[in-house]
Amino acid sequence: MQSTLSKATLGRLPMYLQFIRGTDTEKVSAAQIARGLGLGEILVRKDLASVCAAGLPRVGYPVTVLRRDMEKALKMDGPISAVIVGAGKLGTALMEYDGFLDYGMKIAAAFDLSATAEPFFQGRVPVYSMEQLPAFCASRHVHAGILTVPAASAQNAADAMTAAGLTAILNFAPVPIRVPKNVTVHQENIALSLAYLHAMAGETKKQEKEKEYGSQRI
Amino acid sequence: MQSTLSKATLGRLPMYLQFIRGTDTEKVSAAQIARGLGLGEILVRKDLASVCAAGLPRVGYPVTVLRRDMEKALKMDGPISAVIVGAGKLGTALMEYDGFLDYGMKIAAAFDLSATAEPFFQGRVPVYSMEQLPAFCASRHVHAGILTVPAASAQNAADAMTAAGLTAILNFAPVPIRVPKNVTVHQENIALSLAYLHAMAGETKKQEKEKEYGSQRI
DNA sequence: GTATAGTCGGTATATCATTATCGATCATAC
DNA sequence: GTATGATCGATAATGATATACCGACTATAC
Repeated sequence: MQSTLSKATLGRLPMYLQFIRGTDTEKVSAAQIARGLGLGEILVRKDLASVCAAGLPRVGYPVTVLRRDMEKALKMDGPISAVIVGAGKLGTALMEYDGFLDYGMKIAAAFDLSATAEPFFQGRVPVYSMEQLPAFCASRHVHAGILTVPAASAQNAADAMTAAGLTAILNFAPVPIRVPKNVTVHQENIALSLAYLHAMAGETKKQEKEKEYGSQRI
Repeated sequence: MQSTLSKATLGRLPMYLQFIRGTDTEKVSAAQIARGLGLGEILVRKDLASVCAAGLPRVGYPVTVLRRDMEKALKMDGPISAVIVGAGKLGTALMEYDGFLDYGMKIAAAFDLSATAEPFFQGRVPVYSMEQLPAFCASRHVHAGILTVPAASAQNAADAMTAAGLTAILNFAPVPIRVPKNVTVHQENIALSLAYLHAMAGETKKQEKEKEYGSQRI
């Protein structure tokens, strides 16, 4: 258990969390997780040790403790609220996506230019006008947002989000956005991810270093 | 111009490509791209040099040549066809997503358990039954697929995809999937990406190493 | 009890990625 | 034509990450 988590480790924690959420045994070992995810056993052991000190030789980690510590490391002890900016096709699909709650994430609301002062509901998610974004984020202490607007308005929307106090943005618009230093952006260009994968698939034939399940990353 | 591209470089190429597609000048320099994307100038210069040898001092790279070489490095010289497996909310949203064509990607078809022998159309994309996946991929030489089925059926769908000859899978199901060694998987758990971002946003306050535009990754 | 096998945790090494530094090159200005 | 400044490309140094190794610990078997 250490205080400074490397970026790479942090990026793998979600995978581990996803895995141990799917285990029904009492204990789990680093080797099991490594096999299950196709990662190096030592790598997993080191990652686990950096977030949880409850590991016992010959036994492994108690699942409940490991999960709690991992959620703590990922700042998921409480439920995390996020907003969606852009109620187009993709934004609407995400509103109706039911996978968030399983991971302690909750879509608190959505915001769209076309919305009026009076919110309407898309599934269970209220859709407000963009003007209401700052007040909403401030009062509900929301710091994470998903950006699903067209490329042309991405920068404007991003500016509104950072102005509203969001510090984590998942950007589905197919353009990079400019944000202040203290904001973390994850660019999610699906088309280019596919292109990257396509290129990777061609390359890895040479490398042949991949494990049992191929390469995975978040 | 070198033959072996590092994984990290490969992951940044889409960002560069995205950027230079948005430039309307004749030439572009590594420094310009670096400033535009908030990356280190040296890093960008090295990445560009590894895919394109047409850079000239004081001038930079001719945009057309750079773009061509970059698309070649990403194996995007021709249009890439991909299929969507799972015609639920997310799958349907992606079918109607119009950002693919901009990047040389084309959704050739979708496949779903509920579909019948006679395909129906969702927007411009035909939806076939799962039985037709192998024949379709073989005849159209499709090697990339997007997986948008519920968690429970993710592994079955993935097996069908690998059996059909797909070697690049973008997995939106919230579970890791097992694939043969020669297949590359990109796990896209949106909920956990948000969690990662949320944790990162808390950490980066200490690090303070981020550049002008914060951190971005694909 | 004692041996054995599986697992953890820490240290050391190797690998990979990024940044810094330097000389070479080329257009522009004078 | 020469000086100047911007840029590239290569090499070297730093830093981050992943792997290998070793000792320590604990349950099970005998």
